[in-house]
Amino acid sequence: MREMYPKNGRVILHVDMNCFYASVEIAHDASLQGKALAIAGNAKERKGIIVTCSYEARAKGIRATMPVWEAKRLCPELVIKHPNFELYREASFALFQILARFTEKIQPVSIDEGYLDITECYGLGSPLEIAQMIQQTLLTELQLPCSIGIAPNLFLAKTASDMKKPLGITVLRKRDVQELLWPLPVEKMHGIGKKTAEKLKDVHIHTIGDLATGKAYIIRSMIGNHGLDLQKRANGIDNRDVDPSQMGQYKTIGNSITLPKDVDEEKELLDMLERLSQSVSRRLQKRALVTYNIQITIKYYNRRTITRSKMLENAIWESPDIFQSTIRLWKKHWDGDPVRLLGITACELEWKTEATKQLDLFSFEEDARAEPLLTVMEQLNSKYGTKVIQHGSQLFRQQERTFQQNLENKFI
DNA sequence: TCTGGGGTCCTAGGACCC
DNA sequence: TCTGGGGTCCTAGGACCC
Repeated sequence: MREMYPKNGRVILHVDMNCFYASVEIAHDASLQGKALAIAGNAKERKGIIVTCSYEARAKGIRATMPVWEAKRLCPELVIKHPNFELYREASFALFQILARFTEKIQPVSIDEGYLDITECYGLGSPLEIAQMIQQTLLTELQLPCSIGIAPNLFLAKTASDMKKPLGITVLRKRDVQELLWPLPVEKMHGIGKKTAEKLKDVHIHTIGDLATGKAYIIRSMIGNHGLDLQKRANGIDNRDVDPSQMGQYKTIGNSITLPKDVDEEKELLDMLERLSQSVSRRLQKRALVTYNIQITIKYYNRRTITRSKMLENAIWESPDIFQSTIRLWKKHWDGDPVRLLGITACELEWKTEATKQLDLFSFEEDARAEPLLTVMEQLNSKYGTKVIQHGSQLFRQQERTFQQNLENKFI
């Protein structure tokens, strides 16, 4: 197997969970097994849309982004669940722990997918055997199916994992690019959405092959320097490294909600913002994070959307403080029009220990003791790599309850 | 019957400083 | 009296992804 790759070439895996939210729900409730299941935001409301659905539901023609009413029409027995993100984040944590058994060179891409650089994992078997082991382990230990792409770089691995679902394993070589990728429409390429595809069509670039062979200066003039990276990828070239420093790191934490109907009653909107403040605060505290920047999102009845943010003098994490910052932004920027969606996002995050250190050097020691283990693990992890997660995970399970208690005593 | 909720990264302009 | 250029921070919006 190994000899199919150039001597100095890399072996990258892209692990992509199959209909992740639906699979997690089924893993947690066996009675859902074999049923047409859909996860839908605003499940009770008519304006909800399907986020993801089981393969049984797909067999009935149900697709992501389809309005709930249409899905119900296609499949009256469809079981609909509201998304439970806490559950999905837990499953995600468990899944990356399993991946960390194979290599520490892991880069999470989203809640349910990640890259692994297994170039150095000779001892574990061929790339295909490693992929099979990963797939099997995730299935037996977590009851979660995945597809895996095997390739010499990130772009090709990502593309490969998409080719066979569910439970596929696909090898994509650089020499396959011309035959397999070039005929596809350019918007099928990861990183090219509707807007970029439209711009490219203006200069007669319709397929991935057109992009690969197009004039570089034309591509750059249409979509900027990033276009040159995309052109390289269309030729099967991608020099990005798997970056493990992102494991367990959050850059923003936010919650938003689409209201059942448009609202212009200020009290009702403020109540909702208070609830959002509470959930953002809870999530920050669970990870022992603080924020220096609060952002609000207002989507009006006509879908016009604004975001407004403000840097803060001091770090905050408690819900009254978050709510206060939110109200300031709200009073300053809400124009009185009916609102469809409200959101609060904590940006500029930092470990609580770091923020505390800056406020008061002497309280650091006491604070470090109360630090939840999960956070300590994440910090060590970002410093020393993912091995810490493996060693820490058992400890974590044992002491989770104690630390939860500490956390509650300290913060709530 | 019409479009969720969670993110990341990039760009551009203005303020401010040197 | 008139007024450069570079760098950084903050804010807002857009594109994209799952």
